[in-house]
Amino acid sequence: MTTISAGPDSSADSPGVRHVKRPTPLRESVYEALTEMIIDGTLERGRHLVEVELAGMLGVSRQPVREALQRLNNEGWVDLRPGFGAMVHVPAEDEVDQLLAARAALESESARLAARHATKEAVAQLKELCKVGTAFQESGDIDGAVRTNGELHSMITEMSGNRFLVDFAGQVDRRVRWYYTPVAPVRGAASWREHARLVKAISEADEDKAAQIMREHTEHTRTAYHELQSGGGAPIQPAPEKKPATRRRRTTD
Amino acid sequence: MTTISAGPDSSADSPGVRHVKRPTPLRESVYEALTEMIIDGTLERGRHLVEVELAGMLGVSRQPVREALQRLNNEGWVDLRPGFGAMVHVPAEDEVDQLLAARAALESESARLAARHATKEAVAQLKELCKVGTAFQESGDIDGAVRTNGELHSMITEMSGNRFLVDFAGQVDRRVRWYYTPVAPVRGAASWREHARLVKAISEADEDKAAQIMREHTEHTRTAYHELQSGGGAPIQPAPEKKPATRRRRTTD
DNA sequence: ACTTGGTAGACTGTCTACCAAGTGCCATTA
DNA sequence: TAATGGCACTTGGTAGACAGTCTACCAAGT
Repeated sequence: MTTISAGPDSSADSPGVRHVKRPTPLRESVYEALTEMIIDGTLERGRHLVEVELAGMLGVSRQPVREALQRLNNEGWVDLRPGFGAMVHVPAEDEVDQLLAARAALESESARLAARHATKEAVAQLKELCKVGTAFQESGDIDGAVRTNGELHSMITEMSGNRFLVDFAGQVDRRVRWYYTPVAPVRGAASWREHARLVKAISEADEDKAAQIMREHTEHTRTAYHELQSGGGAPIQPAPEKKPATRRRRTTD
Repeated sequence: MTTISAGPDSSADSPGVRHVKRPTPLRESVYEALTEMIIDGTLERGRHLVEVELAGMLGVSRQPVREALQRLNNEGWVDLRPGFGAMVHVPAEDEVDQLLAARAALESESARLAARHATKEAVAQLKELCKVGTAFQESGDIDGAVRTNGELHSMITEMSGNRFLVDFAGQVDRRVRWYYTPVAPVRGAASWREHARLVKAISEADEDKAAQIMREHTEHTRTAYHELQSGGGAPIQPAPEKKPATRRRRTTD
């Protein structure tokens, strides 16, 4: 996922054209691999990343690693210290909060625009996602609920039709997941009730209401985070856990 | 300006420490040089950028150029086609509109947070900027007015205290300037009256009002753009003009 | 006239090797 | 103990090489 570019798919291809699979540039694969490793904790926060080391680890030369690291630096996953190397970014105290605040703004606006551009089919899909998610929630399938939650949110931002909002929200979202995941507060059923109200507002093309609900919805996540912060112990990185045996739990928001 | 990183200055240095000037990495300079050339039209839209050519042009090797190009790609200034090279991005029809919409959301939220965190000194500075800008406007010094306008807006986003909003808004702003500059509609005096109202709302810590005014303010810019679009001829790139003799006119919004 | 096949040149993607300069660490020294 | 000097390591940047691929063009065949 690039940052702002229109992307190669955005060119108005006549329907039916399918570009054959083009082998991804190595730097891209390296970038993906590294974010993956950062998110799942293989590369712990603050860890010193050495180019040749990573290169060896991934079986490529320095070049693609360098390029991937630069991008990771630009997007805030690592901090590049000239002459020393890259360190996996260690989030500051207020960073999660700022991230959540930014997300609230972005997703709220997305919801507004989604309500404006909603089509019948899209709304139907949203409702379906809502139903599925609620079912997951009630059956206790947290992973499923989390996944569906992500799909719902990302579908709404896509519906905004604004690629910049989509892109920014995407970036913020990945970061939020990374910081936030260890805490893993599942807001649960309440979250899905809010989703339902949100979808209803969108289906009624009520822009203000949709924006309002989305804002409250994401703000709830923020306050939930703060409660956890002040209440529970280890705020940022609770378990160093080298190799998470089970897939890590994600957040529902 | 990086994308999201916390930045080296964000580490809580004790006041007074000043890191000695570190020679900027070449890739940074190259990045700056290229954006500059893209904005001022030296590198026309759609132009094929060849690495060795740029390298020769700037007196560096391929590597820094590559790194700069990839960043430019991530931020949407150029489109990278694998195996072929980089082309200066050609904005799509709706792109300016989406950009302005995104900016409206970002700056509106920034204004809200600015109102929340406003200090006496900051408000004083805002008022000063407002006064200066209005003076420029009345005296017909467009360049001055435009510059002050930029300073005012960027100061407000900074006041939000949210580095992500600052960063996103910064990116969007540069892109808007690039697309929008050729059109050069100066909304003029009305814009500065709105600024005054905005600053007043911020000084009164009236978050909703500040957000509201900022949103209307930026939306006015958008409608102004659309009027120009439908009214005037050449919508996007009116004059190829190789070497603009005079400094190009900027927009006031 | 249109398609097919082939050829040539250009450029990127990646690798390797190399050097200079900066950084952090550690042992030695005052 | 605290400053100093030196050493190993790492990045930043350069140069050159090579394969794969993209574009354009031309020629032959249908």
